[in-house]
Amino acid sequence: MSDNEYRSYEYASVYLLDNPYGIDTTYDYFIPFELRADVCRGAFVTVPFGRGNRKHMALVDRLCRAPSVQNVKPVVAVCKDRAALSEEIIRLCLYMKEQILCTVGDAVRCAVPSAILGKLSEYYYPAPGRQPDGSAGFSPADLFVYNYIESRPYVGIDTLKSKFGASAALSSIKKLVEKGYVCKELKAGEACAGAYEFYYRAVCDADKFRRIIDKSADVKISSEKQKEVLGLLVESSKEMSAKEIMQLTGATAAQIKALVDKGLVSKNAKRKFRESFYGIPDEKISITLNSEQETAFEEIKKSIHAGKAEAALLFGVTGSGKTNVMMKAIEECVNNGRGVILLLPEIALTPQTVGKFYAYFGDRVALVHSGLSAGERQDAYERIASGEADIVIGTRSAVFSPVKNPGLFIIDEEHESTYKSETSPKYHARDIVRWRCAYNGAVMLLSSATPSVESYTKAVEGKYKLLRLKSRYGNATLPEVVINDMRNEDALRRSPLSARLVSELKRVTDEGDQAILFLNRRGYNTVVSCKSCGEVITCPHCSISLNYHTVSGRYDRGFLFCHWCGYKAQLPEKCPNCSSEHLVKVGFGTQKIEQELSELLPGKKILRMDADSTGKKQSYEKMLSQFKNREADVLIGTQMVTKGHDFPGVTLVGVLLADMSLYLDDYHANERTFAMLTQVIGRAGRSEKKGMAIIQTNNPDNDVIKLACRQDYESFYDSEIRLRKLLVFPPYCDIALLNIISPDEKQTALTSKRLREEIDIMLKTNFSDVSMIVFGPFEAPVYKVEEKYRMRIVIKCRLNKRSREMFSQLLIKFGREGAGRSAVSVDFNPTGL
DNA sequence: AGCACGCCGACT
DNA sequence: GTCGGCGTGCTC
Repeated sequence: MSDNEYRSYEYASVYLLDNPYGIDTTYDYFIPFELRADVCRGAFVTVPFGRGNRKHMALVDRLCRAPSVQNVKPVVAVCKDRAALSEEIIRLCLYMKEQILCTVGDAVRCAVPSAILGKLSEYYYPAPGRQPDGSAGFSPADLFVYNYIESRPYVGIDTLKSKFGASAALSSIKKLVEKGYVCKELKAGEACAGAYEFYYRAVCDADKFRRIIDKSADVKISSEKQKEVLGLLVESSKEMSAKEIMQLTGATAAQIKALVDKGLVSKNAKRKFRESFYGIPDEKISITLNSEQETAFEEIKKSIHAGKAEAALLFGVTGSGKTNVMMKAIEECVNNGRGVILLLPEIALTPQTVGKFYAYFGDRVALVHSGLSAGERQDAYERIASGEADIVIGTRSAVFSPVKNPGLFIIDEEHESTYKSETSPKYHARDIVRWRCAYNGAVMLLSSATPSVESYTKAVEGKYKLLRLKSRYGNATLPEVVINDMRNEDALRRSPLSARLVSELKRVTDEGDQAILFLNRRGYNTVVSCKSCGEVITCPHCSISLNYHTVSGRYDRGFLFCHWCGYKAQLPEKCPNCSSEHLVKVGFGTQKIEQELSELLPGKKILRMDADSTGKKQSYEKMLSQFKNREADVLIGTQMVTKGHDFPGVTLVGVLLADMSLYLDDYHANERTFAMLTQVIGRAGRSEKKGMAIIQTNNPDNDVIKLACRQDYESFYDSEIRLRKLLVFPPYCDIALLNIISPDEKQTALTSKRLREEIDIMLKTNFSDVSMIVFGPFEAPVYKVEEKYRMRIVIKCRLNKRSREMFSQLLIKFGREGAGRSAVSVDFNPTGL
C-alpha cells in the first residue's frame, strides 16, 4: 500500500485484548495522522475505553474509511516494538473465538509470548501538593499505604498487593484515589528487551598473565578470585559467558566486572538462545529406513509435494521407527522450502529426544515449551518469525508458532490428553493444526501406537491416510505377558504385590537387571468393586464407573455418583452382576508399596517417582537418569516412566492393578487404559534379552486388558467404537461441559438452576432446531476448590454453527460474575474431569 | 471487567 | 433530609 492509500484509512476497527466475552467485538477508533503509517491490520495499539477512558491494549482487525458509530475516540499509540500479527494468526484467533467461545484477546495471548505483548497494569503516584492526614477519615493502614507510595515514584498494583495483602491494598488505594491524594495511571508493561548474555574474553596473553601473577606487570590484581578468572580465560582463549565463568570459578559478577574495568577482559553482548546449548553432536547422524518405513515416508512425501491440506495417521507399535519416518518427513519438507512444527507431549520432550533432532537438523531448530523463561520464549518466537528457525519442536502451545510458510505439522503421541488445554482458552492442539493445515495447504501427520478413537475413525473413513508400521526393528521382541489375577492372591497377605511379581522381581534384580513398577496416578478415585466377580459398579446410562461419595465426612454413609450425567444411587448391598455381597471400596496406597518392596528385596535400591517425590521437574529428570545409569534396581512410578526414555537394563515391568484406570469416571477410560498398558508392556521389550510384563488385575477377563496384552489395537478399536456408538459418546456426538463457579454456594446453585432453565427455554423457542440432551446441574466431582463452589451441566449435542451460537448467547447472558450471578464457562469435548 | 446512573434503607 | 447499598446498562 502506498502512503496515500494508508492515509485514506482514517479509522481502525480493533478488538480489546482484555475485554470479557460478553463485549468482545470490534470497536472503531480514529487514527491520528501521525500514526497512520504504522497502524495496519494485525498491529497492536493502545486505546482509551469506557467512561474512565482506561487505556487498553488492542489488536487492529481492519482499517476503514468511515467509523460505524458517531463519536469515536482516537488511538493513543501504536506498539511498534510489538511485531504485528500475520494474517494467518489473526484469522486463527478469530476462528478460535468462533470455535471455542473464547475472546479474541485470550486467543492472541495464547499465540504471542507475553514478553512481546506486554501487559497494561495500574501504577500509582502521589498527587502533587496534597498530604492526607487522619482527619480525612483515613485509617492508619491507609496512611501506611500512602507513605509507601509517596516514598517511590511509581508503584504497581501488584507490588501493593504483595506488600499489604490484596484486600487491604485495594480498599486503601480506592479511598486514596477517590479523595484525590493518589493518581492512577496505566502503563504498558515493558516488552522484554530480548535476552542478551554477556561473553568475556581475555585481552592479555599467557605471558602478561604470568607477569601479573609475579606482580611484575604494570597492572595489579590483588584478588585471588580475579586471578583465577583471568587465568581461566587466558587458558581457554575462548569467549565464555558470565554464567560459565561463575560456575567454574565461583566468582561473582562484580569480580568479573573488575577485570573488565582493568582492561584485561573484553565484554561482548550476544543474543542468547538457550536452545543451542543443547549440545550439537559433531557427527551428523544418518537415517536409513526399512522398506515399510520407506513406504510410509513415500506417502507423506507425496502429500508434502501435493501442496494441499492433507492428513495422515502414522500408526505403528513402539519401536517401529516412527521417529525416523518423522525426521525424514521433516527433512523433505524443509528441503521443499517450507517450515515444520513438531508437537510432543511435555513428558517426551527430553534432552535425548530433542538432541536427536538437533543432531540431524542443527540450529535451524527452535524449542518451544513451558519451561522457557519469558525472554527465552520471546527469543524463540523471534527466531521463528524471522525465518531463522524453520523447524519448531515443542509442546501444545508451540502450535501457534509463527513459522513462515508451514508445510508440515506433526503431532507425536497423538492420543495424549495433554494436547487439550486445561485452562482457558480450552483448545485442542489437533484442531489448531487442522485449521492451520487448511489455511496453508499443509500436511497434518499424526503419530501414535495407540491412536485416539476419534483419529482412527477418520483414518478408517478415509479422511486421513493410514500409514502402518507393523514390524519392530532390531531383534526387539514383545515381552512375555503374564496376567496375574489378584483375586487369587492370599487374602491374608493383603499386599498390592502378587507372589509372582515378587519372585520375578527377585530373579531379575539378582541377575543384575532392572525392573519398573507402574501404578496409576489417578488410582485414588474411590469406586466400588465386587471382590467375587471383579466388576465395578457403573452408571446405567454412561457405562462409566460410579464414584463413591461420602456424606458429611462419614465414610459408611455414602452414595454412588456419575460425573458425566449426574446419576445418583444408593450403595447396593449386592453386586448387580453376580449378587455377591463382597463389595469393596477401592483405594490404594503408593508409599506402602515402596515400603513393602524394600522389605522384600533387601539390599536392592528402589526409586519411587510420583507427585510427592518429584516436586521439581529436574529432580524427575535426575531420577530417570539415575535409573538409566543403573544406580537403582527398581523404579516405581506413574505415567512419566513410560515415555521418552529407553532403559536397556529393564527386563521386567509390573503393572499394579491394571484395571484401576478403567474405573475412571470418564468415557476415555478404556482408551487410556489400553494406551497405558500397551506402552508399559513395550517398555520391557527393548533390550536384547527377552523381557517380561506382569499385569496385576482384579479383572483378568476384561477385554481391554486382554487386548492390550496382545497389543491388538484394531480389535480394541472395533469394540470401543461400537460402545461409543451405542452409548452416544464422541465421535458420535460432542460434549459441552458448562461450569458454574462462585465463592457463594447458594449463588452457584441458583445460577446453575437458572442456566438450566434458560437452556430449556432456548431449546423450545429460538433454538428449537437444535437438539441437545442436557444433564444436570449437579455438583462437580471436586465440589469446592480454592473456596469456590463448582457445579456443572453436561450436554450431549452436535457442535455446529447453531449450537455454538446458543452457547455463545448463554455465555454472554451468564458469563458475568457478581450481581447475583456466578461465572459460567464452557469446555467443549473436555478430557478427564 | 469497570464505571455510572438509578432507585430504596439507616444515619447526621 | 442525605450517604451508600448493588441492580442494570454501556463501553467505539
